[in-house]
Amino acid sequence: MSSPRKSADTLCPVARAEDLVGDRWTVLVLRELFMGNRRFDEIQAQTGGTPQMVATRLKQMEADGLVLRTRYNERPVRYEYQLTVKGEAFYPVILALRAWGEQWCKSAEEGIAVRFTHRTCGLPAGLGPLCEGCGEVLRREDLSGEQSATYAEERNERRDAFRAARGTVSPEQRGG
Amino acid sequence: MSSPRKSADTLCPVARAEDLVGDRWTVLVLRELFMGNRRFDEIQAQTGGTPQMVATRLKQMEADGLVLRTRYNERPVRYEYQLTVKGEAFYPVILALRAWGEQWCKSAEEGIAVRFTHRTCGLPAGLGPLCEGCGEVLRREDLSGEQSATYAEERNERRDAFRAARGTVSPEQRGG
DNA sequence: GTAATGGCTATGAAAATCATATTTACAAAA
DNA sequence: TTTTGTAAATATGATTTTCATAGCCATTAC
Repeated sequence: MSSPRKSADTLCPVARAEDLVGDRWTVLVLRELFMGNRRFDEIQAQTGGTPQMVATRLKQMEADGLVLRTRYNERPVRYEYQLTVKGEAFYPVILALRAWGEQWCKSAEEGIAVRFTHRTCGLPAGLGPLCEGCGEVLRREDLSGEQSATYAEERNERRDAFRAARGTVSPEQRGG
Repeated sequence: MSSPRKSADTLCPVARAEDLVGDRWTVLVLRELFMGNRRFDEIQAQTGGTPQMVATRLKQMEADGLVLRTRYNERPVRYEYQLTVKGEAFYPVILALRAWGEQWCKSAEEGIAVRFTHRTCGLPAGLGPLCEGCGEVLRREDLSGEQSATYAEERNERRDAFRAARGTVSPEQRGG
């Protein structure tokens, strides 16, 4: 429906990959999942997407085997989303994209949004594929990230603004 | 005009990067530039995009500082496109995307589209960020790629089909 | 019984994309 | 000198996507 697999007819792995993730919203959803957010609302709030954008992307990602949708509550019925092995395997791409974004899409005074520490050596991991401190290849499970104060604040504000917008029914609707 | 910089208001480097490259066509154009194709027609043929898609993406990429448009012939006036330093710096993302695409978006019997050799050690480089043979970090300038026979054929066919389609004016138009 | 929470779906306007044809500018061939 | 060919696009009109906004449904909390 949404993406009719345009590149099934090519052997190029980049084109194949782009068929699944060649879309701003999909990548932002993946970012949220990697950041540990598993719920529809939180993903919507932090990506800034419309409910349809998030819903269609999550459905497509489930169909593509990137994401698993599971019921975490029976009544009321509630779902959450988690990365599959295939989805987890996308992490190096996100890391590389993050490194490029930090180095080439931001001014110096904006600072690093998330600083990773390499837990196996305890030193800052830096932006490359190898730990800046110990030189080992960075694996997701060995990293612990800490958001900068301003970035954390930005995310809190987005969540609050989202909740406020939904809670408000707009004065006119309520019998004005 | 095309992308009004939606994420200038976030510190997230992934969102910032996606503002520039969060688009199938942009990534495919980058792929072609990394493969050494610098001309409009060849990029159009190999990405399968319409002329507008390619033209708008190249213009946006030039505006974003990813690509440099230079005149390579005065009369007739002809242009070519090359990566800037910022564009070249995107290579790790393409490599990571390629690795993921090869491992998760293809069946085993399709085979690897491009095999890289690490020139500093002479051994096959593999799919990771480090050389499979010698363990060093892979840099673009140390890699030489060789396309598989089927992938090379696919690309030749695309180029031929593109040329044929353009040369043909369709029989009706010619006074049939 | 009114609101809040969570996960969506519906609607209509606005924008992007697609396929196809055409343009511009020059060179070489018929 | 008219046609053919090449390179780099632009124009057009139909189709598809996306966006902003609103609404739905089933619970639990007050």
